[in-house]
Amino acid sequence: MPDQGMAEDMHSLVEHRLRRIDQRYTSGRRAIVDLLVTAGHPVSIGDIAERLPDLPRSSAYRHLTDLHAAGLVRRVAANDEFTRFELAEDLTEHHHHLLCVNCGKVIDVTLPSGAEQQVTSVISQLADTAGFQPHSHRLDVLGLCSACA
Amino acid sequence: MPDQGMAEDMHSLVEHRLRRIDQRYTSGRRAIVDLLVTAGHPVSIGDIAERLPDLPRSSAYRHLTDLHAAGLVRRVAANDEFTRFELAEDLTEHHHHLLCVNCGKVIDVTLPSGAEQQVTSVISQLADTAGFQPHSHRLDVLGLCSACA
DNA sequence: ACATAGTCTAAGACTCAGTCTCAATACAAG
DNA sequence: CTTGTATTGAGACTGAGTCTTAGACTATGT
Repeated sequence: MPDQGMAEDMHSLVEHRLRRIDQRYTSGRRAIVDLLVTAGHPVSIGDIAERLPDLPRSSAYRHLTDLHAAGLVRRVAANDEFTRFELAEDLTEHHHHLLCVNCGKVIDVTLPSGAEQQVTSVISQLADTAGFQPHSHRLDVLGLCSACA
Repeated sequence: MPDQGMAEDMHSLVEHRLRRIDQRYTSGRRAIVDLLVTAGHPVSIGDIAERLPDLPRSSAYRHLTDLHAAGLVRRVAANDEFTRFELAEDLTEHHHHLLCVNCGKVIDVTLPSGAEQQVTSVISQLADTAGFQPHSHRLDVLGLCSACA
């Protein structure tokens, strides 16, 4: 969890990015971003509705869409589940996901830099052979979390 | 694309797996499996409706659900797109996906075995630190396909 | 061949995640 | 304060995916 100073920097970055596309950093949007920061893992619309009961569903969708348009939020498709959302990689460490196929839990994990480099080089190989221009990647591991195992 | 012999073996494997859970390998199910085999990449319900116009949507869903329950089909969540389906890994080579963020195209790619081993070892590291029991994994690369670049 | 018990299917009603519209409100800048 | 623009809540709407049901099919026993 980021400390106060980091969180402040992050909020001003978010504000700046929104301003660039003529959008304001309002309380509703800030509530969503705060929730994503404190959650520390991808959240579904259901999670948001639970934690921000006064925020209408459609507003939550709109905020997420706007933040997504500003490149501040990304979508994570869990296995058979609903769409979840997390902060974009610019705002957090690059990480991957462990998805529990039993309880649906999503765990964020960060690779040691050596391992991450291995993955990146594997991806360049992949992309080259297909004439594909990679922007980002995701490595999801499906299995059972410690509680469900 | 698998040759005739491989396809036959695969169909009898599918039949056997269905039999184990008291289900038959009927024409509707076979049509879905054939389509997945010949497609060679994940297909959406829309694709299925287009190629099998006489098969009702709800039947397609049911077949896919049944095949999924038998462990013969897996779901692939494309980026912001609809759910797609492909044959389970037992029936095909283990592979990964290049997802075009512009046109939504999904390209299957197979890693050279050395690279695949690297990925696997990275995953064991990840899983160990979280007490996670990995079953399978997916490596998706997001970017632009050669046509959209 | 016939019966029967169980599986499979088409048709369509239904649910609910996600989108869209619009009138009312808040904000920024002069 | 006023005006133009962005934002919001409320709720209608869309469509992917699910569920139900009555009838068709298939395997097996007699």
